[in-house]
Amino acid sequence: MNKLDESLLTGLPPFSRLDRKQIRTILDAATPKRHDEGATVFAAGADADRFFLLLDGFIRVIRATPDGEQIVALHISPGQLFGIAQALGRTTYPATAVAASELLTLSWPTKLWSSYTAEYDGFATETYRTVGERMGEIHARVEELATQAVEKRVASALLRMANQSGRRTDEGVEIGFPVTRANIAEMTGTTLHTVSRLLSGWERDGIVASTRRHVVITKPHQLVLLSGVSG
Amino acid sequence: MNKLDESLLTGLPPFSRLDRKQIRTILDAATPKRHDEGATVFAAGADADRFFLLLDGFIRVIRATPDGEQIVALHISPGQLFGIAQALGRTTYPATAVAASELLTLSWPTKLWSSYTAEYDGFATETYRTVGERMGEIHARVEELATQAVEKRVASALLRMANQSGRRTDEGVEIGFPVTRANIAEMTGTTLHTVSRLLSGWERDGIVASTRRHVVITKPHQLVLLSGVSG
DNA sequence: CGGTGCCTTGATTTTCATCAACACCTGTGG
DNA sequence: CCACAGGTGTTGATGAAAATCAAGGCACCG
Repeated sequence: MNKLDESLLTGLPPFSRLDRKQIRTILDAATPKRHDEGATVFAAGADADRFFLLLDGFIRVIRATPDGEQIVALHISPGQLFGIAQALGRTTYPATAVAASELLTLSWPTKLWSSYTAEYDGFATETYRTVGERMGEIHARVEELATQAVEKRVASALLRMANQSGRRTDEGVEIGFPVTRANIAEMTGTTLHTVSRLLSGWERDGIVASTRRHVVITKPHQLVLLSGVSG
Repeated sequence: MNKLDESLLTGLPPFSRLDRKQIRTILDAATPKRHDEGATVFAAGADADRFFLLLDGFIRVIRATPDGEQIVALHISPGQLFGIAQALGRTTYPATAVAASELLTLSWPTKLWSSYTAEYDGFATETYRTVGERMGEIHARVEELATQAVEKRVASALLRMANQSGRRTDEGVEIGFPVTRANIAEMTGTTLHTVSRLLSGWERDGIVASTRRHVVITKPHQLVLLSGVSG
C-alpha cells in the first residue's frame, strides 16, 4: 500500500501550521476514496461517524424537504473540510453530500476529531472559520431569496459557482462541474422552466453560452449587472 | 456594587457542568446591562470586542441588504449566548442585534473567550451546539423561502416565534415580544401588505387575534395545518 | 390635538409557476 | 447497429399569487 503524499495537505488552512511529522501522522490515519459523479458521500440524518476533506472535484450539499423537493444549500470546493457535524455539536449529518463531479476525498473516523482540535494548532480555529464562512454564505442566500427577483437570483447563483469553480477558457469562464437547469432551479428556489428561459435569453444576448450540463459565462460583467449590484 | 447572583448562570447549557466557584469567577468578569426596546446591542461589521448572554427579553438578529432593505435572520431567547463571532472565526459581528423587547444582558470582553473555551468543560461544546442549531434554523429558512408559498411561510414564522417565546393566556398563545406586520414581512420575504391581509383573514377565521404590535394565536392547531405539515 | 408609526383594504399589474408539448442527446440492451 | 428509454432542454399559453400603487383610518406619544 503506497502512502499518501504529504503535499496533499501542506498549505491547506486546517493544516497550514503543522510540521511535516504531524501531517504524516494525520495522513496515515486518513482513508482516501474515489466517488463517481452523482454518488452520495453521506446522507442527511445518518450517523456522523467520519469527517471528510475534499481533495478534488466538487460537492453539492443538498437538503430534501418533507414533500420530496430538493434544494441545493451550497457547493464545496477542493481543499475544504466537510461533514464536520462535530464542529456543530451534532452526531448526525445535517445535510446530504452528493458528488457534483468525480471526487477524491480523504476521511477520518469522528473519534479523531476531538484529539485533532486539541492537539493541532490552528485546526480548530481554521475549521470554525470554515463554518463561519458557510454560515455567511447561507445568510446571503436567505437575503437573496427574501429580497431579490428570480432573474437576479439566477445571475448570482451562476456567478457564485463561477467564482468557486470557474476555469478560464477562451470563450469566458466555465463553471467547473456539470450543472443542469434543474440544479440551478434547486439553488434559486425557482423552476427549471424559468431557468431555461433566462439562460436562453442570456444566450441570445451573448452573456452566457451553454451546452448540455455545462455553462460558460462569456460576459461576466454583464451578468454582474443583472445580479443587481446597485439596482 | 452588588454582586450578580450565581443562579443567573446555573443550569444554562454553557455553564451547566461548572461548579459554584467557577461560575462566581465568570460572573465577576461579566458586565450587566439593560437595553431599551429598539436599541441596537451591536451592529453588523463592528469590531467584535465583546460576547453576550441574554438574561431577559428577546433579540432580533437583522441583516441589511445593500439596497437598504432589512431582513430578520432569527430571534434569540433568554439563556442563549449571542454575538459569538469568535466561534465562527470572525473578528467582526456578522449581523446586527436589536432589542425586540426590553433586555437584560451580560457581556464579556472577547479576549476571555479563548480561555473560557479552554478551561471550562462543556463551554465550547455547548456553544458550538448553539451555533449548530442556528445553522439548522437558517437552513430551514432557506428551504421555506425556496419552496413554500407566502401563506405557509407566514404561518411558520408565527409558530416559530410562539414556540420560542409564547406565553399561555386564556385566549391562546401570545408571542412574547412586540412584533409588527413589517417585522413579519422581513422574516418571511414578503410585504407588510400581504402579511396584513393574511392576518386579517386568519382573524376572521378566529385563528389569531392581534392588536397593534401583538399577536395571539388562538387556534395553534389550525395554524399548524396552514403552515403545511404534509400538504 | 397634531404628528408619526402602525395597520387595513381595494384596484391594478407583474412575475413566475403551471400546464402542455416536443426536441435532442446519450447510453443500453436487444 | 438500431431502437428506445430516460434524462435534459426549449418554448408557448394560461392563470394564480403576490407585489405595487393608492388611499385612508386608527392608536399612541408628546
